[in-house]
Amino acid sequence: MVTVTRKQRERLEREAKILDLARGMLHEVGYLGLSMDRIASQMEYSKGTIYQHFQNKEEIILALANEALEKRLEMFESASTWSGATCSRDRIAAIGAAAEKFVEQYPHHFAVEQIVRSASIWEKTSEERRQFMQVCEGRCMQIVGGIARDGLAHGDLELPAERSAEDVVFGLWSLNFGAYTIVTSSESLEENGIRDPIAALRHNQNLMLDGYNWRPLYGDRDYDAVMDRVKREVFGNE
Amino acid sequence: MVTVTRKQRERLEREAKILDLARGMLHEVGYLGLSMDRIASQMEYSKGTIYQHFQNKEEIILALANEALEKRLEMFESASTWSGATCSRDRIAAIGAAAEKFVEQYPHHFAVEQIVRSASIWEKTSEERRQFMQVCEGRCMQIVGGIARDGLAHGDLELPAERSAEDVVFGLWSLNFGAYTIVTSSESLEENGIRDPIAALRHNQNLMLDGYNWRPLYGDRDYDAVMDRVKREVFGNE
DNA sequence: TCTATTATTGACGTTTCGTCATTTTTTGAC
DNA sequence: GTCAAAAAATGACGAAACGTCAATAATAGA
Repeated sequence: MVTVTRKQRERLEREAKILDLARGMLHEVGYLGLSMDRIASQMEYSKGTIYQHFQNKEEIILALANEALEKRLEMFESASTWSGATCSRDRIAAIGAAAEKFVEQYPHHFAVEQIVRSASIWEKTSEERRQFMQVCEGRCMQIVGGIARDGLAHGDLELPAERSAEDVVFGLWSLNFGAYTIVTSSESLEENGIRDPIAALRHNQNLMLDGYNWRPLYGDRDYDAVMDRVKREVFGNE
Repeated sequence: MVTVTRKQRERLEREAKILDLARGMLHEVGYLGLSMDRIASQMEYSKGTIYQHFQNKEEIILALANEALEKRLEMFESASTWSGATCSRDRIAAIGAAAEKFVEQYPHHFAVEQIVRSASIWEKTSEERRQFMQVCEGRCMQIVGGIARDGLAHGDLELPAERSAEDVVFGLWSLNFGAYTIVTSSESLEENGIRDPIAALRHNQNLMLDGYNWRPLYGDRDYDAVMDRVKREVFGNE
């Protein structure tokens, strides 16, 4: 029915608008400054209406986190199917580029993810949205893990008996997540001699992959150039 | 004067008690559940008295974070001067053991650090405590950086022209901080095949250091055993 | 013992959350 | 076009929390 469709569309549009407002507010005044009253007044709706979309404040935060993880998953998928890759490790480099671009292009998405990981907002939120987070997280891991398993299958990579593809995934995830968290939250990097953390991250990541003996090694291929290409060709760096 | 000393001592004791209560509360009911009224009522003091110790709620959180970073700094210092080290890389392993022990023994300390890094509580807090955080952070980095510079001086480690000891520090920090953050905040590690993340972290860290060609390499020395020894000998693992 | 200083209190104003009875709008049958 | 039923929107309200401050109590020292 036409009317139902229009209603639903309006509902979705309004929901998107609430989230847009919330995202901006979160960015400007932080987690604590985010207020339902202010969202309501900035929208042209009353508070009660906002509460028809989201049970509570935490649900809004989690909805923002859902958008964030969804976006990253999408970017990981684009990166993993990049046609320019000539080897499995190129595809890992492409994922690295996606992670880099994600933080650059959507810093608020990354910030929300951090908030959700540290503040305990889980109790009050819906099972549905919590599950969505896990699905996105799991699929991102599957993408990276899949590339590692491809590498194993093609002989680009071997692992000692007690290590699995998942350990590689965990290593890359830790290193990247940790680095971006520190970069966005520490004020004293510069004065402690860390002038170009992103370049350092790329380097450290490649050293770790070299440690896994994932060929071609860093010395034999310019993965920095590969990452820059991916950022340009897949994500349209200006 | 005797009286002043007693007063001051009482004041410090009460401050410690406030922080103890706050820590427990933070752990039980999370950042949002932490309430000044509840702290006041659980202490046998009124709210006004609490506010004579801490300007606001954020100051309490930051004071907890200060304790956390101070504790870690102390553990890093103990680890870095461990007498059992036979080479510079042993000392790095010792730091790794300290980081591991820190999260194990004081999980609430680590949780507070994460909160402080993500929630924007900085604006309302005192310059003094903010600075203390940076000092601790900087000194931890200096300890690790110092070991790297020792390694360079002794020829255990060489770096390419465009890399510095600080990049090694940043790599270790990222990898560790990221790993512990993920471990304490992700619910789906197990079902995604990451069964022993701490073992994986140790492995990944060693691979990265191998990538830097920090000798003796992982294959030539059992750094896992070194870390276990440090945890036993320095931090008294039961 | 008495006054001056210091410490403590808790009621208060404000803000925000989340609810719900009331009002407004929309829908669809006639 | 009319009207009753359903759906949507409203904002006043109670509860809870923050941070303040005038009033009160405790203490120190003359």
